[in-house]
Amino acid sequence: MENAIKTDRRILRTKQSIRKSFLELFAEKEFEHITINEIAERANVNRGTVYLHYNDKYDLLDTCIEEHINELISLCKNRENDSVSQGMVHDPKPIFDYFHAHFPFFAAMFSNQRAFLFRDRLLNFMSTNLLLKMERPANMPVIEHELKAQFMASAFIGIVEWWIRHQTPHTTQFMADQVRNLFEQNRVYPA
Amino acid sequence: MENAIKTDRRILRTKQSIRKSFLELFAEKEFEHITINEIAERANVNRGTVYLHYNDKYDLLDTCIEEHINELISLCKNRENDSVSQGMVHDPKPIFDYFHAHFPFFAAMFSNQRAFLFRDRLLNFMSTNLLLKMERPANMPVIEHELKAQFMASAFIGIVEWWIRHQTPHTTQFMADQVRNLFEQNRVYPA
DNA sequence: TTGAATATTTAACGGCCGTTGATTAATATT
DNA sequence: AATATTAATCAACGGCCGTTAAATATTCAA
Repeated sequence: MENAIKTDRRILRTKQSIRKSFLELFAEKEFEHITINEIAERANVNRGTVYLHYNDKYDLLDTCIEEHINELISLCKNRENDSVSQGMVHDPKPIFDYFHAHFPFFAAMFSNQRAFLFRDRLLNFMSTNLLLKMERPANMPVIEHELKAQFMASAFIGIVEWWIRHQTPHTTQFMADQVRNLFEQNRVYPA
Repeated sequence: MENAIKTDRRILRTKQSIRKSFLELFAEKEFEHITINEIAERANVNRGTVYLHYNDKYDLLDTCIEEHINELISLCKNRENDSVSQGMVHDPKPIFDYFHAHFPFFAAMFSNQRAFLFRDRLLNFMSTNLLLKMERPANMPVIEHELKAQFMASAFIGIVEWWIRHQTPHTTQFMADQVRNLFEQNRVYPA
């Protein structure tokens, strides 16, 4: 059942123009300082027309993020057929390749306040799929120092976010124990 | 040398009133929908007066975050005198206690777009101090499943952020290897 | 090719923003 | 208690926001 309803050419043209204009501005200046006026003017489109297709500039960024997330997910899916996380865990290189290939966008994304948008979506996708692939014996190679510090710190914040977002489902003691265990497992020790 | 320049009472009163008004609104509604008008009205202060003390609502939130961060840092420092990370790694309970004690604020913070602000600061503080306390032998206790997934996912995103923010200083292959090692170390394996 | 459908433009609205200059009020100091 | 200092108010500005209604232009399909 081919459900191919042809979209009006005007819509395609306009959307593409707005999108292009926005991505240029996004790479050029701070997201918070981008105005709908600018986007419309650069896209050679009436200001009102932008609102015909997007709620606001946040919605516009949302759309771009959505596409990247879908690309990343299919990147994981294509390489291993039975499990999404399998490909992701086995070889993360293609994922980094993808980030690298779209450096201008992601550089703006992460230098920017709106990183949370992207972070939220990717985080949700990953944690869902990683959940299926845990627990195995190990041998421990060397990890670059600064990188590992970043790894652990980010992980810690992630747990705090999770705990708060779930209305603190565990006691502070339990959470503290969990974190200590995770630190130990990663060879981070006091004194 | 006591450099105690008494601040004008009007300033103290006004700032306190604005701050209180803002924190109430922050707990009540989405940050993005809070207006300076609202803050001023609830604080019984002229709209212009708010701008006398803060650049904008982001600056206001910033101030609140700054205070919490300082509290958290001194929490770590007070318990162990020679090293900040020592207390943090040895027993994270007081940190969770602090979050719990200020639940309304942090719930708003993390449900909210501006989490990145807080995240950035705490992340920076932690990674700096964790860097000093790595590498030790280990024994591996059990970690709750969902929590660990969150832990790993958040850590992965953190590494990506770090890599992008540092202008991709390593090749994608190197990064992929590092991440694989970290996954292995935490007993996350493909297939 | 023509008519129907619809995307876009135009102009205008009230609202909040951040800033300014002049005025009024509160405070600190003597 | 009188005075100098300075904080807060008030009113007004141009700018962008998001929305609307009517007019215009473009596309689609018969």
